[in-house]
Amino acid sequence: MTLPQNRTPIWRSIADALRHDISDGHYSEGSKLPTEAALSERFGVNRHTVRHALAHLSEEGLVHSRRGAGVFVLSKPLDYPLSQRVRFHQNLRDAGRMPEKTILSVEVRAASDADARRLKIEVGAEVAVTHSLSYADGTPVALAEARFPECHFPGLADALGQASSITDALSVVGVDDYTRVSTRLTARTANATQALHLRLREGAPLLHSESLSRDPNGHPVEHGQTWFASERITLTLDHGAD
Amino acid sequence: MTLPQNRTPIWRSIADALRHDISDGHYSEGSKLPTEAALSERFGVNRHTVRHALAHLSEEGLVHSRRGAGVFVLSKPLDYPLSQRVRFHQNLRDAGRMPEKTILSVEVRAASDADARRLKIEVGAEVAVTHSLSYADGTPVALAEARFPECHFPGLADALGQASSITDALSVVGVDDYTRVSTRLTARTANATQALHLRLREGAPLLHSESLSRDPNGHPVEHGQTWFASERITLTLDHGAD
DNA sequence: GCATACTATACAACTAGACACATCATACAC
DNA sequence: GTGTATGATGTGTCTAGTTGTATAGTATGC
Repeated sequence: MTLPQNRTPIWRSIADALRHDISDGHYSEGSKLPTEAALSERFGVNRHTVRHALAHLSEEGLVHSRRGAGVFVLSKPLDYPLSQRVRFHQNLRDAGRMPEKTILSVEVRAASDADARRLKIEVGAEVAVTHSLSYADGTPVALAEARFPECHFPGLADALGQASSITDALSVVGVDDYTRVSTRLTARTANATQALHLRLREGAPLLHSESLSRDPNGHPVEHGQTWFASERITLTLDHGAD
Repeated sequence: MTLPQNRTPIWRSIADALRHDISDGHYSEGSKLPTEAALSERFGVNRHTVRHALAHLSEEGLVHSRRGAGVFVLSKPLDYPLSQRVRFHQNLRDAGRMPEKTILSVEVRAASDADARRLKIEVGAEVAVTHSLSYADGTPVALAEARFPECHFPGLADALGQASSITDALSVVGVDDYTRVSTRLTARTANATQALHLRLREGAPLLHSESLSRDPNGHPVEHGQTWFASERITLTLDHGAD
């Protein structure tokens, strides 16, 4: 079954062919490649050989595979400038990327001890919790969890589920302005579900941001945590206090 | 070429996240979890994967699902590290009650993954499994399942079937002493067969104990689970260092 | 002999969709 | 008010398909 071999391994030429197809637009960003079985049929090789090629492309950051689902084309990495006012969407637009955000879930829960302390509410009071995923050009770049004192802003959970942005939802319940009072940045590694959402491998480095925002009266309105896919995004800090 | 990949199953990381939320008090006892569909949205996985995680939590006795209704929190996870020995029979004698024990069955099975991990043997190796029922003054108080590495102690299964106590059976195969290295206590509810054995109603509260014992050389000799009829018995724990 | 490249097979983990069945809230009839 | 019909919602189960991983084996070149 083995034909006379050249110096270049088969898997490398398969990777080249696929890379060519992708750059040609044959397989566009976000789309699904044919199954490994189909590809091994197309190239007339064993599935493992195709997998070798795909693993190579995956390491290059070109594609990402999801068990049971398929192999998908990713987009290019980008930079994300972070300054005083953190305006995620605006920043992305400035960089010429199309931002997008999907709400994964909105729940109303009881406040834990930590929630109560940070949002300055009673333990057990209602807290709106959202999970969301932010994209740039169709590639996920950030996973976020945000907690709001629903007990102080009744109807916020509903608004969060309907409004297109947090700013909109907050204005619905009367919060027209809010400012971030603290941001903590740390490095973490992705667990299985984070990796899944961000289309990374488990253990991939994440940039973790924990923040607290207050309204003009000084009342806490949001405690958020965000995990950035640090392989796809670079945070540039604006130190200028001038 | 493809070395560092996913190690932990996705469902396990989901189970961990939910367990964390429950122990944090975000989902309090008796409250309903989000629907499986909502959870699969939040974690970005198929509903089956969420169901796998929920099934795990259900086995732990943390949650309980009702078809058509939802998944409900039964209790908070509690992990009590028990350093000392738990002497069931001695405790009963001290309380002036007559202990008794009947072996329900002795089997030799192939070790499951969990067995292998806990008893430090090969998957598929022989494991002796006993089911027993303990009485106090003629009333059933505890149902137990114990697993022993038959592969390391040939003849143990026979000895267990004949000897009057586990200690005796172990001494037959050369284990003169063994000590409990860990005990985990959780709350459960009785299923139909457990209720039958313990002469309780289905759904009655049980105290579940999971323990691991080792011989003086540090080799695991027994992994046991016991379900106590918590209505009829109180475990007294010795925290002192004797 | 030994490493590399590839094949072959099997099973585990996850996805996708469909449908059955249980529960619950609501509306409607009486 | 009470009982009932009904639709929406939610869990239980089944089938099929895809990727992930492990093991074993073969051909080739050095």
